[in-house]
Amino acid sequence: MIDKSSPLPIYYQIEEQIKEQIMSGILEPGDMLRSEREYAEYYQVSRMTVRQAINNLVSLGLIYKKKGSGTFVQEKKIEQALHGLTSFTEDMRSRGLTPSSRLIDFSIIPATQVVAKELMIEEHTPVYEIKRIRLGDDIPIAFETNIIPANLVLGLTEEIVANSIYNYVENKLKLHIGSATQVIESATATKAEAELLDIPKQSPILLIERKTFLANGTPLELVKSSYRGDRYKFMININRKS
Amino acid sequence: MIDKSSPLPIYYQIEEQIKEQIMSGILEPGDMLRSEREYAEYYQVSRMTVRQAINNLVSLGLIYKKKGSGTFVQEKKIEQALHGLTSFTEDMRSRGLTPSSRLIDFSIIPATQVVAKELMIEEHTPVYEIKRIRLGDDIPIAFETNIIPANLVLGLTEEIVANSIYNYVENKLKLHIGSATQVIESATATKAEAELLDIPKQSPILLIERKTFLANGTPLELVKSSYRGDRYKFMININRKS
DNA sequence: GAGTGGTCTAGACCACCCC
DNA sequence: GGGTGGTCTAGACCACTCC
Repeated sequence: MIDKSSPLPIYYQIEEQIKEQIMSGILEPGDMLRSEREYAEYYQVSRMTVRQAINNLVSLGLIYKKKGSGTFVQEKKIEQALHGLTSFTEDMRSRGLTPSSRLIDFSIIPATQVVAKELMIEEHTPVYEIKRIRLGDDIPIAFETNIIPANLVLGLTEEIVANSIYNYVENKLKLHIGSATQVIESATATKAEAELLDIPKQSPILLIERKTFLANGTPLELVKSSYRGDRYKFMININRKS
Repeated sequence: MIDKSSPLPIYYQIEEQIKEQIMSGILEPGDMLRSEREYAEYYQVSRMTVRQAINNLVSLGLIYKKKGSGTFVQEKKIEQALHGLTSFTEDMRSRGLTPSSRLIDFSIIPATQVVAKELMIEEHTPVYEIKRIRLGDDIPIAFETNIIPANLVLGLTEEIVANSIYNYVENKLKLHIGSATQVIESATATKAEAELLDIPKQSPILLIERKTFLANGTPLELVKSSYRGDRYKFMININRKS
């Protein structure tokens, strides 16, 4: 059932097995899982190891515990996907659309005072400024401007930018993205936005300003996006307390 | 330093002490915490107990760990507040505004087919329908409609509704709110919305649809809100992976 | 090599829930 | 009372980082 000599941690293997049972429907919403002691006996591991697996699934929102009663499969199956911080690329894919980009501008400029303060760098430090129209199934969805300190992402090219920056940062540069703060507001399209997004002037648009941080708290980028109101709704799943 | 005979768990006491040291500035952003073994020795507890305290602080975003190196205080201090699922009341308070409500409608009606499906109840089951104008410092911020299965919140009164429903649900009914899915979009004010919110027709508004679930996965309520675009920005803090 | 966090064990006692 | 999850112990070996 589990491989104790595997490089994968035991708790992770147990976690995946229980997750698989929930996904496949062997365990249905509302069902009680076996007790921690039963799993420990079954897998021939200590109860603390089972607890680590189960606690991870609780924080993923797949199961929940009731003191003195047991552990149960969560009811909701819907919208399980839209947890956490996602890139435009991931966002489009989860909606079943094919993401692409049209590069408008790609340059290195000195940071303005405002940008420097936000990114916690010195004024005039070089930053990448990337302006892109972002498309889903070849239809314009958003106009996006990214500002990233140049020294954090050395070797950024137009080709990378045409795809996913997050993918490059995480998989090639091996930087660990931690969190982001987002501010979302409603506005009407300016003339420039209307032309770039191919919509009538004064149409509703969703303005999203994001500041992304690496896991160690270093600001990675500022993003300003203007999403077409008729083509895009922002969806998010949040938990009480955190 | 800690009280082992206290009803409060030891890990919680340690957690609070470290949190206090961060808040008070004894531990500054970027500082390395003492190692888990040192804390265990210092508090005369097992290392696993220390780990539980530290892991909780990591998931709160106050500190982060680096394999083989140590545990460090997070850099960001800003926007620490706007984590997690908040009620309108909590939201306004965190912005330094005094929340209040103007009740427009408070009635019990049979659930429509759409509502019944969303709330996973039978069609025609009684539900509360609550329409309120929500104000911050006596200025209209949003127009909100809540729909809640009547059997979940027996004893709901106009007085409760004039304050905070979440507060009543959690503290009086002792129900545990778990999570919510939210859909946010941009629109322009209809004539009705414009009048209720005291803004010009066609002004930008932020539409927020929320479905809230209890911890055991039972749908608690549907909320549709129309926020004034000029007075309200939606802010959120999200983590990568979750 | 010394120190760090990551994982794991084999027990233990407690409070809580349900019968 | 019997079962459940919550907390806790006193060890252990590992992979990783930094010097």
